[in-house]
Amino acid sequence: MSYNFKEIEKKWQKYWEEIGLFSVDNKDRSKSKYYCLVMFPYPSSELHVGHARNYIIGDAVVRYKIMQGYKVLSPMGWDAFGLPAENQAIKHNIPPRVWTYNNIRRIKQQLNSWGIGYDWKREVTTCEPSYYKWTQWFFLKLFEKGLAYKKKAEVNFCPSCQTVLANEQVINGQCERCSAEVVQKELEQWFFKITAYAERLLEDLKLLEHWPERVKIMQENWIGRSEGVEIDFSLKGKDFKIRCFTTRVDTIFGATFLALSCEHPLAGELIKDSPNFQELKKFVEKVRNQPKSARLQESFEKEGVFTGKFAINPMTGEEIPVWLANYILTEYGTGAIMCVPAHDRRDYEFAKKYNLPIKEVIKKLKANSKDLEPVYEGEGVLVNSGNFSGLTSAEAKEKIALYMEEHNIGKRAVNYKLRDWLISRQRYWGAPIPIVYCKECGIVPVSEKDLPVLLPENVEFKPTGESPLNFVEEFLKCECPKCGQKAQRETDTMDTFVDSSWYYLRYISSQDNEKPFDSEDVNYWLPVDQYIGGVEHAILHLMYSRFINKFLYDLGLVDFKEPFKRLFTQGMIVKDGAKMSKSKGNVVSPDYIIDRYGVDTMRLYILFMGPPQKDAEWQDEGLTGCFRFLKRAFRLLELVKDLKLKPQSSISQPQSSEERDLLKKLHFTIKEVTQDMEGDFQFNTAISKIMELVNEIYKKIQSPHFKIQINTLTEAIKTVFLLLAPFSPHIAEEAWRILGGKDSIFKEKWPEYDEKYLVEEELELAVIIKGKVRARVKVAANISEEELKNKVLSLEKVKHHLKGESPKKVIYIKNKLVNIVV
RNA sequence: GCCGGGGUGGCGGAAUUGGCAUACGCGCCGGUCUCAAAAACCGGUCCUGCUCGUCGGGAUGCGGGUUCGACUCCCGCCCUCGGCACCA
Repeated sequence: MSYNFKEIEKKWQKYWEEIGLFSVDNKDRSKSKYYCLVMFPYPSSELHVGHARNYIIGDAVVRYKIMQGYKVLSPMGWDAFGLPAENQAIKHNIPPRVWTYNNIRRIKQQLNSWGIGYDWKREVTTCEPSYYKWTQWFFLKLFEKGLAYKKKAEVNFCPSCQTVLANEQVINGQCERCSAEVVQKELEQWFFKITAYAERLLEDLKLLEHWPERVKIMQENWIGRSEGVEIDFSLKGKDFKIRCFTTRVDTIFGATFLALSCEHPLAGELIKDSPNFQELKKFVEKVRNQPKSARLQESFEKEGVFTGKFAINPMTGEEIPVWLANYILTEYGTGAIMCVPAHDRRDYEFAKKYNLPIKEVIKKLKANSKDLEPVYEGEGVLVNSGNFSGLTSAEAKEKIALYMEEHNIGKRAVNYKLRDWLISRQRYWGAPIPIVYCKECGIVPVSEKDLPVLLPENVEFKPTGESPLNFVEEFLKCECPKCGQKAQRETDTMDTFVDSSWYYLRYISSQDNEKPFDSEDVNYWLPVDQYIGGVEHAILHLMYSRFINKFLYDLGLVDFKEPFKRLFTQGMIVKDGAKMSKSKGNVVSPDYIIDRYGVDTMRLYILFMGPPQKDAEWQDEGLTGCFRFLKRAFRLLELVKDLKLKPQSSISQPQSSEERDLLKKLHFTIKEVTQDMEGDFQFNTAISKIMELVNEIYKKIQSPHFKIQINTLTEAIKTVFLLLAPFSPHIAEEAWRILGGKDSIFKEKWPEYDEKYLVEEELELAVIIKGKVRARVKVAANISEEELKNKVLSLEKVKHHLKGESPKKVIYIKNKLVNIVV
């Protein structure tokens, strides 16, 4: 009986499809549900083994949960809108739709050939009108609630992709996709008001017990909540005030100047009568033209110009100069800050350069002679701070804030780093924003009944920096939904992250033409029990999805606050120390692996190569080990045939110590493998334990004293394949039938262990003297401590190692070891 | 700079959470089978010393500490990978 993997794989894939193993309805609710979601792919090119890990992990979970008796939902779809399709189209003159669908076809075929189980009747494709109709519908809902708005904004623009990028898509001042240097541009853009949900997005992270800590921390940092005080600084000779946000109000007595960002709304008003107006104007101009990316350079130098104006420090009454400075962020806080050079490195740098006063107001609690730093940024005790001197920073923050509120100087405030989500894209291949511009009525939303706003085909989309749809007359011209007059459509399309922020809901009602999803069904299936995907989505996709979910919660369309109960982020597969990518030429294609070793070997190796949440180095040689193992396991079946065994289920009393051993190993393996599955998906150790069980079976049957009941042996072999089924399903299904199984192995229950086989009667303990194992001793499990000590001390080896010294103490750790202290 | 992950044989990686370090797999060495090779199977494989044993010493990035006992806990460093980065 040879292991003909090619035949086996085809046969069972066809069978699973025929019996609809992964097809589930929304109606029957007799079983517990389990929604296992794998992040859907962007269909750009065919998948390599690095991508495969994601789907294989998901499939292992799905099959395991099916065997545990859950009603498992495992859907798949395509994140099909996006830039690469359009770039390809420009380059090779293939319509984006054609390119995208070719890729979808190929990837789908790959997933099927790997035996990954999906309920394909729920398939969604975000570039289909039946899908983006609802993406547009969500836009209308957000617009209705004032959460989608348009504003002129300084935006990140990629000159290579000729489009606007979200802050999140700018990495080190470069475009996330093409690495071109991003520039600033001022454009009218659509935003989603995600900041309205900042507090809840932060607060509800607490509900996500089963998310990796690091992902939650990343989101927390991204939201970037900080508490502080907004202080109004009066200006000498002006009748308006400058408001500053600070988290360190305890340092207010050390504030020796103010600094405003050049784009500060009051900057113009402030400097219009300054004697050095020309200089100031030039400076503002210069800063405006500085690309944001330059700020990230190490060499970026703080610069500023004195406005000639003075503000009053409300606590000291001192007149302090007001500056315009290039290091003040317009978008954060109030765009103006009070500067405390003694206790802020940046302010210090600036003060040194322009010779501004530095006044120490915080003393470190435990001063250290090693402290040579001119700037102390930590907390401590206040000095030179009037009535507040002597307080600790924490106390002072409280008391000064109170004082300011009482005297109308300032009030407590909270700030977030999170920005609103810029969703406009000046590109073709995306969902059109359902908005119409009318001369009479202004910005008018398309009515729901007119959705979808169809994306026209056959469009000339050269990158011009303008939306390609601008040049499509039939699209552009329309009637105003309000007054019926001639009007124009919005020609920007939506960021693809909008598409992917709700796809997991559409799977539930993928065929519904009346609404985006059926709330009742969605409330049954969701929240997602297990979400699986790469860490690269830790911030963007997961934050946007959480936001949209909360919005739907507020609309009463879903009854859960968070969409994903558990999150698993798998590590990357690297080759030669680098991420697999076509440009690096280090991609491993699954095809030749499958041809040589089969799908089950590939799946097994990918799961065996290391803990799935960590990055792992691909080694072709590793495959051979898994291939050998599968062949070896398969050969066990010959044994059953040779011995003319028929699978039976009952086992009588074990008849030999070999048999007892084997049963123990068997039940121990079940226990351990199940634990590994239930834990953090420790497939690698689960598989190694199944390997051990197979090794043990071979060892036992090769033992000269081999005396074993056939039922025990069959039971052991059956268990090997049951445990293996989630990882290498095809060989497991084949083996199951050879062993006499009538129905699919996936209709079989996941094995359970019996504690009675795990009870030890005799133990082998290690005897440790001076930190090393010096002897081993076999004792009855119920031996008394006294008895054991006597036995151990009488051992020849122990006496030898003690060399006449008498032991100070003998420590017995039950079932483990004996430590003799001298 | 801040936050987080990690550092264990020639390699991928285990270690019941403070209790026998190096499971499982790869590679390598030796053997069986073969005209031969492949496949398969059996045995060996952390380093080191010697009197080659049921022997001794050393080893989990480095240096200290707690403990009968530390890969695991504490303190101080080094390296590496990821995230954020002038956020007041």
